[in-house]
Amino acid sequence: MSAETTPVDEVGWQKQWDEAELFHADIHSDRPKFYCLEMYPYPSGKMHMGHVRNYSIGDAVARFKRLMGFDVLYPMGFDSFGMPAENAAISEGGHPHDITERNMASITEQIKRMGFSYDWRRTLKSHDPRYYKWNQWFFTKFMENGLATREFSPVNWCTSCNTVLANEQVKAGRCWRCNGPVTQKEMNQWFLDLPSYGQELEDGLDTIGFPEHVKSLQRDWLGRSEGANIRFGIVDDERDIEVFTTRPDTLFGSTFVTLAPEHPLAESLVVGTEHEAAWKALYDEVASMAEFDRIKNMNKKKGVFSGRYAIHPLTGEHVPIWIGNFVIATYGTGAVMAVPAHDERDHDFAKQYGIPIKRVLVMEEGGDADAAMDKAEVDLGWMVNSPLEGFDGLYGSEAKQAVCDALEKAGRGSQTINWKIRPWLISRQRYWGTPIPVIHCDDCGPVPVPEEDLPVELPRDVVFGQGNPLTTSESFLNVDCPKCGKPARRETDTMDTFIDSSWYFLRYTDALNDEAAFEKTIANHWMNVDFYCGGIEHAQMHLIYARFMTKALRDLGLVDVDEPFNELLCQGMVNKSAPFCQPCGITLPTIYEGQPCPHCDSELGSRSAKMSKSLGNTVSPEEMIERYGADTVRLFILFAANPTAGMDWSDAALDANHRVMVQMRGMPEQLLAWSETTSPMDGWLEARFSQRVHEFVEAMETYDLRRAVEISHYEVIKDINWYVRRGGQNLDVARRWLPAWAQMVSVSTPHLAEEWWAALDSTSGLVAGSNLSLPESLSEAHVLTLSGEQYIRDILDQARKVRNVAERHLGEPASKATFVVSPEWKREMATAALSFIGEGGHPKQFIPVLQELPLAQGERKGEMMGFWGKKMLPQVFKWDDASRAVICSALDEASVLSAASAFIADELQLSEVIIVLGESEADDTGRAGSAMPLSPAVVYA
RNA sequence: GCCGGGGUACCCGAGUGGUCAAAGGGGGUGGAUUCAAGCUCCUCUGCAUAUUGCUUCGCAGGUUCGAAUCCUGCCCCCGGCACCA
Repeated sequence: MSAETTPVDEVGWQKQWDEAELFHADIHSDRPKFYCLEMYPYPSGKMHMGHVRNYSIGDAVARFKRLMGFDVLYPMGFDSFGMPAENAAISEGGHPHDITERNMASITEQIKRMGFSYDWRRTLKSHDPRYYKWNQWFFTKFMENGLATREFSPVNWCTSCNTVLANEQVKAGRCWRCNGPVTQKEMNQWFLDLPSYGQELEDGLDTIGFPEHVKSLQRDWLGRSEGANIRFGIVDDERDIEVFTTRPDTLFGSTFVTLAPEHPLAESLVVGTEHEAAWKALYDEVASMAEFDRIKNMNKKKGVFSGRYAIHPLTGEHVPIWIGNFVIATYGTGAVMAVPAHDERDHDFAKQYGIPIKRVLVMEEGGDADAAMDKAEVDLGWMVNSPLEGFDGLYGSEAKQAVCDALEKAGRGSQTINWKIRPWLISRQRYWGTPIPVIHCDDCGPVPVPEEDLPVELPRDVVFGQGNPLTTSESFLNVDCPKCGKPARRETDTMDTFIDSSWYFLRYTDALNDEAAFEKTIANHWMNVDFYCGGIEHAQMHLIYARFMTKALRDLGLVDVDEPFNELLCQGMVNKSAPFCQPCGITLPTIYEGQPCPHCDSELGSRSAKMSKSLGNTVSPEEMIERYGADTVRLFILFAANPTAGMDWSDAALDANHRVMVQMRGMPEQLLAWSETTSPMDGWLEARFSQRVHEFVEAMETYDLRRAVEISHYEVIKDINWYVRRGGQNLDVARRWLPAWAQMVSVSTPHLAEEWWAALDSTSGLVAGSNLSLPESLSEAHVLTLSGEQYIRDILDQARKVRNVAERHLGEPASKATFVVSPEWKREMATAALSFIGEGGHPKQFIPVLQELPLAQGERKGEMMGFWGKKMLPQVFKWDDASRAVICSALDEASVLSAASAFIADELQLSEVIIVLGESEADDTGRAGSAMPLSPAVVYA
């Protein structure tokens, strides 16, 4: 059996890697470190193509960095808490713990079959008490430093998940996980004060390598807005109404103040008055509504006059207090100053309720301060009509500043920054998560569980499916207060599972530590993550929480880094075509393939769509691995698209990649069968290999994995084919370069590379444990060799192009060809022009220079000047750097061609190839006119 | 409405001033090899043409000796945000 047909024993190589402990990440003080990480997966029972793509990318990077001599930390673990396991337990019976362990075992096996180079010793799982103990410990520290607080407030409630959700976890009014409806509920819940890190989270974005769209997403979520908090007094009342505004420059135009219906002041202002009923109606309408629906309905503005007046903080003027459905209680202060002249929303409202509109800005300097307003003028403008001295004429930030200064002086307000992002609600009324380590005592209130009693473990004696499962465990609930010793009750909520994933990367650095979450010096050594790869879906939850948590833990003194991830790569989706109805604009499940549209009966086309169970356009990795092997699947995945781009699954392309693998399987055998014969092409192959290694390394370093694979698996083969075509077959060269090629190949198809490595004499051990020695950079001689050969290839291409037309003229197949090399004066002109432009000269200014040149002095001067403008000028810029070097070098086109004439004749299947110098005596073709440097004219006969 | 990313040949996609009629792959085509299939290798795959001419990188203009690439306006697609004060 030849090597070509022997399958690679992938599992055998995996065992060898394992035994050699090659992927254990240990610290060597003489090596640089590299932390390569993929977002740790939720352990469903089956690995899907998204996982395969994600890990194939990460593994290629990890293997490359190992080749380059780095200590590589590349761990894998499981985000194993979460509702799917609990829901499965409810529906099929059983316990989430058992379901999770079972799923983890099965997905682990599938992941291992791909041969990824993880340090499996460090595997962590969220539901392990040795892990979640630290969630609890952090939480108690956060209680101490005030970052964790308990608040009674309206929260998002998912009716089908039976739990509350953080603000970020509500997507378009629906639960991010189950897409069920989300309503508002007022509850006592635990929050982490994420907004207190808002500024740092915003600023940090400028220091890390996240893709632009992820940064933009995060900025949207953080929602920084600069403005002022302003306190309005209330007529006949001690209290104040505090409003937030981004436009203090319009303060003098404020003609009313609006409160959210739930604002604590609203009720007390109207209670017992004629306005109470109207307020109550508005409150009831709004309070039960999900925030999303409420915002959607805000265009239907409704307001109720409270019957009371506020006192303008600078003018003392009395303005009415309204209660409006468009003010959100949880944003800013839950109250706004309304400026109908310069805010569209207030303008609408004022018009609807007949409230005066007062212009205080003009949009042009010196504009008419009394001009009528038919719509709100919301841009920055110049202050006018100010009732106080010193404001009129101020613009923009100057105007804002002046108003803020005045407020500060009056003690009625100050500049401030408001964040759209709200405290992170981390309580969940579900079982399968970290118990919140708090004991509620009637006397002492909420008391943190003392450190020595951690972890608070999840009890097994719970009943699922009837509300919060932890409330059904008597053994869990009843406990004595750690402070006063009286009987008390445990907190029954568990933590959002995003807590688990917000610091797991730190745990990996010191995963086996039972004394601490991680040792500070070790975490500092490995952190931060140099390359983080995962899906875009985590851009606004996981990636904000993880950044927040890193800073919060840093402030507990546990680690020194400010940001967890240096470089983020969001891999694209894996798509496959699915039936698509153009008129209906919908993608249909694959069962409709070949049928008419079930809705409109028209013929179905197809469209690429994200692989999903519901569409049925999924591909099973297991099946593909079984059929083609892990290497083929990896090669296809890395080559089919750039990591960040969407990728279309194609069975045909996969098959084509498998052919490449089969072909490569036999490469060492094929090359090692070469003889000791040397040829002039040996130098070319040497130069080419060296160039390829450099190109490969550069591609990998910029995470251009597709290009890297293209070089290692495609370009090198083409190079070898060319070499052989040109008569090369030197065993020495093959022996010298096969190891480096195997190393390049090992990055994406590691099992195949081990076969190669083992087949070579000069290598020992495993390629996975080897280091790549970078060849010296290309010498000038190398570059010239490569260019000379490129010249031959270009000439062949060109000759082929002309041939068809030529044969039509000849009326018969051509039997010989004459290559007319460009006359010497053209090359002189080109050289002169290139050096003129190379020194920064403008092409237009070359004409006078040309006129002075010796070559342009004869009777052909006119012809040459014309030639410059018409032919040479455009061409001069078309030559690339290599060609320019060749033109200016000593390379003699005629002799290069002569040396290759037999080869050219052979390639073109001609009986004779003649090389002549244009305009020389030997040239009887009369076609020298169209010859250019590096581009001889070809005349067939 | 605002922010970000896009629109490239039959398809997927690279390309961000001249190396661009435009990489690479897929698909298609013709040929070599073979008893034959597979594998492999080579050619072609916008139009024209005895040799780089014409048209083409969403549309329309502009800058430049030169534009897929830069600028302006417009259209369309994807993602996010959105009466957020």
